[in-house]
Amino acid sequence: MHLKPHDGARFLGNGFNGEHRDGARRLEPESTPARAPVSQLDLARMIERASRRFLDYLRLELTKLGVDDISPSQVMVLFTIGSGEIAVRDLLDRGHYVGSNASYNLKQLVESGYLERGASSRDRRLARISLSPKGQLLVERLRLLDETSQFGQGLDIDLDADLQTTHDTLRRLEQWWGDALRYGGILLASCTSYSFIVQDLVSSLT
Amino acid sequence: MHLKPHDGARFLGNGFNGEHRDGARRLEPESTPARAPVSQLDLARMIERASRRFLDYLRLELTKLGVDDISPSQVMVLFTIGSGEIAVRDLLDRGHYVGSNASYNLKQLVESGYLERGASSRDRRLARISLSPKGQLLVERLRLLDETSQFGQGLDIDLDADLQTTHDTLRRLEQWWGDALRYGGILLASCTSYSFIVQDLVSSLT
DNA sequence: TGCTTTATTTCAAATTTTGAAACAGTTCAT
DNA sequence: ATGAACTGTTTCAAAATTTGAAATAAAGCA
Repeated sequence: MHLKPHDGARFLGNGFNGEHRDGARRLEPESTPARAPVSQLDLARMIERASRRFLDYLRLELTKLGVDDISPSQVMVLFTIGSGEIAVRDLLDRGHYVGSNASYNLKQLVESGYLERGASSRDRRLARISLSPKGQLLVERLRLLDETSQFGQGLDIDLDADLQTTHDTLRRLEQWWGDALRYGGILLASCTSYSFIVQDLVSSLT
Repeated sequence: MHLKPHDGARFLGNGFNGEHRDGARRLEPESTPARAPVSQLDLARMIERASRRFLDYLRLELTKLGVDDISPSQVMVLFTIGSGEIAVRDLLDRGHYVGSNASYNLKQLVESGYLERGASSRDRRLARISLSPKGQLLVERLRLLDETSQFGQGLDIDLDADLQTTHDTLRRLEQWWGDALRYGGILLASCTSYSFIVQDLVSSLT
């Protein structure tokens, strides 16, 4: 499953990025002796990694369920659709997908029987996508797994709170990045920012 | 930049997944009247979205810097490498990349002059990758942008703490998923879990 | 009716990801 | 030393995904 064989034990010791992380102790809200603040980039890196891991994990679960006609990210599309009918456009918004790409996945999902599609009668441009029974079943099975897996294990305290904070913070980041995107990047600070950069650029070239 | 034209205003109203989210108020640690707990799947979905957004954002920043010979995810590779030399294997561990894929990116990064590579003398299998001056410059420029952009804006309180929590929690999730991966999925609860699922499956088919 | 807009899909090209195999260098037991 | 077994990394071709630019098709409106 595209994990190299020697991926075994050495998992704890990955020193992140050399300069500003030292082993990420297990969340002790107060005891930490002032570690360098986490930046967007750090987080983005974390997000990338977690993302990859999750997809692999999901693929594993699918295999274990004997499901092999759908890809992990297509499963995510199913979850994004949720119960009920939605238009493709809504799906795009919910998941921040690119249209043509979503279309590609949707077609496959319909072909493999996870989705049903019909046109709205009021506006026949609207696609009205919804999970088929097969799709619902898969989603339910995975949700069940999800609920069952208490990955707080013996870990001390309110994981729930942390999950919530994480969720909200990610949303915030997403929002920020989205805003930057549509306003054309680094909002207010841009002027000063760029003058700095030019300085840096110049000095770096000497 | 692969954002559809109508991606403009409707950004606030995307109701997540219908059943258990209502608009994600701006992190008020205490005031929230008990919202449904966030699950792994929810988070994973959030991570996916944020991930996409970030990559788009990064692409934009690159464009603005006039850099067009490197892809956003390749930039992330640069960051993962950080300063100093590392072996490819270490890079794989740090970023959870798949070998052949990393190799592909590394080759391009060397070709486009962002990386330097040499073989270690002790073990000539080891690759010893490091940023070239060009690579360092890019990384610096982006770091600077990153530091400059205060995306806490006027927002109330300790964003830093939240970022930290998010980071740690993501790491935890990543760890969990990774463990599940190498131990073969849902650790302890698997037995009960699966019996439930079979029940579900059966009842769903009647 | 014609023109403009919105929703969605199609298509071909470009990029990325994969798995399997090939390579090359090390180690270790003999 | 010799060769079997192993580790680190790359290559390669096939598969999957992503992209952007049309194409389609249905509304909406002047």
